[in-house]
Amino acid sequence: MRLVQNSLHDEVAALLRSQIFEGQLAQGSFLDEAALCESLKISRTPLREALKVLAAEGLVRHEPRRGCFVNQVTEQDLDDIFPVIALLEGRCAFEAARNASDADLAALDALHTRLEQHAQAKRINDYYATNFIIHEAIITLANNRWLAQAIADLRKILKLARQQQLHAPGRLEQSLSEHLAIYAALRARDSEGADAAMRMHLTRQREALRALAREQKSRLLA
Amino acid sequence: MRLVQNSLHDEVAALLRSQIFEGQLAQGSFLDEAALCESLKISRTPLREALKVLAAEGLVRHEPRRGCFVNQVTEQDLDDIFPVIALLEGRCAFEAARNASDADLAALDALHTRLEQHAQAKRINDYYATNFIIHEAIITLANNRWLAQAIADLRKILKLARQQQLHAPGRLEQSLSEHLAIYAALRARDSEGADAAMRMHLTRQREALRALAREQKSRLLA
DNA sequence: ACGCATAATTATTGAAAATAACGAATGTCA
DNA sequence: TGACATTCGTTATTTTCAATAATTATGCGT
Repeated sequence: MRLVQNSLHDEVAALLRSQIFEGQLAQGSFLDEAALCESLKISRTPLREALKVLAAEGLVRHEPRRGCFVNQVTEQDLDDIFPVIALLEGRCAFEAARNASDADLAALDALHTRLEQHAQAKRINDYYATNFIIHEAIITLANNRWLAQAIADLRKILKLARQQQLHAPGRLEQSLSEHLAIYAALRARDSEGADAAMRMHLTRQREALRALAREQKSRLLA
Repeated sequence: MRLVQNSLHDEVAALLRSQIFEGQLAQGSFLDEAALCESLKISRTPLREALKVLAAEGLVRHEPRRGCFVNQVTEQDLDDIFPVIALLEGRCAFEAARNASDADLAALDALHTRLEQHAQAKRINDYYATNFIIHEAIITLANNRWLAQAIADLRKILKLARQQQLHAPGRLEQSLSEHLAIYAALRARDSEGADAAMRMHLTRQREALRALAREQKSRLLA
């Protein structure tokens, strides 16, 4: 007896999505319908519907009569995506600075306190979890469904690339100070400043990732 | 014997999309699977797969066990979407100013000449067709797949709202001068200027549309 | 007799399984 | 050795069956 309200293909899509994000379905890998049906204990119809959704999201590509493949994300893609996300999240920060109530700012204050504590204690995972929550909070404060959607779409692709996201040494402190700058601008209700600080934050993040990728690459060659 | 290369559900999705854009499937209307199967002479599975794609695109919404409905776009949605598109297309103009070769600029020059001619002759449809081509050209020049994708996603929603887009009197001249400003900045390879001019263009477009909506509304009441 | 609640019926979606079509790979024959 | 044909694996589509929600009708209580 299933008492799910949402349709099966939605659940399947969500499951596949997370499997892709976690690297269980590697980039570029072929998705065998029969095999997936077997492992998920479902039939092909809902699976295929889920694959259509993931294809529309850009997570997988669909080659007619060939099947589905997990999409690959290149460094070039990251170079293209980050500036766009920076723009969009910058806009969120801009709007958030205008929309945030005192209560909202208080909530943000608590989050940033936690962020600082995690950074100090070098709890990297906790830091990034809180970091994520703060970004989400700012997006929510912008109160623009379509802006949020555009960001979410791009973040999905980013997430695909960051399966085994390593964290650069020293990045934590840098990231923290950037976040505090964003927060300061929000609290001062400085829209332009918040926008600029957020764009800076994401630009720096890309730079940190790129440095990391370079490092990995040279390590491979060594 | 069918020798189509692209899958049926893709074709169906494209067809439904255009039917939605042209208003044959009105906003908010219920999509009867059986009836659509009948009229398209296909069976339900490819239709449902197409509907999943359209749902992921935001054109239709899917209520479990209820069916699919064409999404409605409100004035509020337009207020949310236009600033985001302005931001994104502004960025395109920014990048285009850097990337455009002399040949690209020559092509743009020809397009703007045509645009001016259409405006002078008040060939509204031709004007908007050329206008569209110019926007596409600038997006292409930006050479950022993800930026283009984000814009395309939002444009789909806009298109849904603009089924019977009327054109405000006097908007043609205003639009033309804005476009010439964008072009001038591109030719001068003035990234910032192109960005600002493009954002201005789209902001004005929203204003024109809003004025039109207000007018229609008051006409309805009269 | 009227209104509300409940139960049965109907219409429509959701899932599964079967069938068809296609492409690729492999093996055979010239 | 190369080209062609056949077979196999996989995707694409159709068909069928099951589950669920909306609607309508019926019965009970007031």
